[in-house]
Amino acid sequence: MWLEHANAQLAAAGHRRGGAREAVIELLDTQSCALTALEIEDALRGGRRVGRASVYRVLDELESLALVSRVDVGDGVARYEPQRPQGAQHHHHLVCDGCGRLEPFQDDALEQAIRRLAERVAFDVSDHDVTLHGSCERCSAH
Amino acid sequence: MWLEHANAQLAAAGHRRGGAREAVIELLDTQSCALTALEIEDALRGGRRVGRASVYRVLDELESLALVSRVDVGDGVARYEPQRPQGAQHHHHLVCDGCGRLEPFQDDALEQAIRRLAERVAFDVSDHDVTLHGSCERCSAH
DNA sequence: ATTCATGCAAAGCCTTTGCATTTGT
DNA sequence: ACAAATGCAAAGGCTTTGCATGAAT
Repeated sequence: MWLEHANAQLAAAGHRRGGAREAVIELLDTQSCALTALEIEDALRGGRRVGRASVYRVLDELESLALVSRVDVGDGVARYEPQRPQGAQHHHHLVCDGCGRLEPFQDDALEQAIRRLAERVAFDVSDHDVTLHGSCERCSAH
Repeated sequence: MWLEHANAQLAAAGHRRGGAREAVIELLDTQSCALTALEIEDALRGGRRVGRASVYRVLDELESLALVSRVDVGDGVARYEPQRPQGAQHHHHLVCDGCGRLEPFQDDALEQAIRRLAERVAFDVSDHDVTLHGSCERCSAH
C-alpha cells in the first residue's frame, strides 16, 4: 500500500527507479515504527547491499516528498518511518531513557488538542511530533 | 529563582562551585527559551569565557539533575533550557522549517491530554516533548 | 593537600558532499 | 547517449574524551 503510493509519487516527481531506493522502500514498507539510517543499512546487509550515502540520499528524497517522516527522539540519531496516506497509522513515540526502546502509541485526544492548538498559533503548522520519555516496564522493574 | 534552585541542587549533589558552571547557569537563568551549546559559548564570549567542552559538561550535569531539559527539534542540534520547579513556564516549541526560528507556546488542553495519556501507557512517563513544525509568518508570506 | 572543575586539542559519531561509475529510460 | 542513481571515500559539524592545569574546600 505505502510502497505503491511511494513509487507512484516518485514517478510523478520525475525520478527514475533504482535498486538502492527500491530496497530501502521495500524495507520501510514492512516496518511499523522508525528506523535509523544505520539500522536500514544493516537490515539490507543480507539482500541488496546499499551504500550508506545512498540510504541517506533516499531518505532525504522520501522526506522531501513527505513519504517518510523523520523522528527525533533526542538521542542525536535521526529515525525514519513511512508516512502513510490520509494519516493512516499516524502515531507518536514512547522512548525508554534506560534502554532506548522505542514504542509507538496513538491518542485521539492528543491529536485533537494539537489540531485546535495549530489553529490559534501564528505559524502555518504542517506537522507535529510528540515524544514521551520515561522508563519501560522492564527498566522500571529494577 | 531558578538560579538559586539550581545552585542548591548542585550543592546538595556534592558539586563544588566553578566559574564556568556559574556563567552558564547565569546565562540560562535569563533565557525563556532553548539555546544550543554553541549559542551559549558565543553568548559568553564577552564576559567569563567558557571552553566548549565545559559548556557541554555543565549542560550534561544540569540535565542529569533535571535542572535543564534538552530539546531536540529535529535539526540535529541539541538545545537546552532551564527546567523551573513546579513546572513553571513549562512550554513546547514551534519550529519554522524555513528559517529555523524557534518559538515557545503553552497549551493546557495539550498538557491535560498528555497527562491522561501517560496514565494509560505501560511506560513510567517522566517527561514529554511536543514540537510543531511549519512556517512562520514571515516565511509564509513568500 | 586533595579532589573536583576547566580548557585545549584530539578523537568519535552521524551525516553530507565530491567524484567516478553504473544503471535506467 | 544522456542524465539520474549509486558507491566509496573524504570532508563536515556537533559532541565527547584524554590529559594537563587551575581552583575550591
